[in-house]
Amino acid sequence: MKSLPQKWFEGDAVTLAPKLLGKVVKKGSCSGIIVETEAYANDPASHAYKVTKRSLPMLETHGHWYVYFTYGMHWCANVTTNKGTAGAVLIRAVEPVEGIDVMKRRRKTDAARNLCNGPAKFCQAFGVTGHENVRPVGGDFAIYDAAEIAKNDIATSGRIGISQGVELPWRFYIKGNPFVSGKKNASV
DNA sequence: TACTGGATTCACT
DNA sequence: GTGAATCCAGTAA
Repeated sequence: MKSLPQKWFEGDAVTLAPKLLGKVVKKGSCSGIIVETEAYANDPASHAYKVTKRSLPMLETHGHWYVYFTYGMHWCANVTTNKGTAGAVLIRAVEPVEGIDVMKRRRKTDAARNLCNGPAKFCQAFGVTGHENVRPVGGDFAIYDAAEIAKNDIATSGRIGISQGVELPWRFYIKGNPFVSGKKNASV
């Protein structure tokens, strides 16, 4: 099973944000389907708007993880895009598929819908910290095409596309404006 | 060196 | 709905 290649992330963040929906993010024993993304490019609210030492990976790489610490207690994970132009796609929420017990332990909750329905919650549930910053997407922390993972792992266990009782909005964001892209509990 | 604000979350009312 | 928690990066002096 191969993760999405670096080349896959060559496009701009706005284009890649909706394409990441439905992809499977996997780290260690945990995996989940990406259900919310947010594209950050030339947006004043974005670290990409004004490149600093911290946000330099967004300019210099694509297909790398950009993990930053915010509000004194939370980590947020982005995938860098479009090398040469600062941009990234924030993983806002995923639908847990594998390793749910581990996620529950990390999140200190049994409420399945609260495991990964926020960017910082996703990081906590998957054990993502600054250690993953500027790491290439792949290896132990990778993104897979859902169809490909279905052929190998998930489909055999019958878990792909099953919400595990988690109801999450199926949507993506561009520069902070939500766009409904799917039909699962679509609400803005 | 000191200060300010933040791509959030959660408990409490 | 509101406010506290919390600490790092960026910026100004």
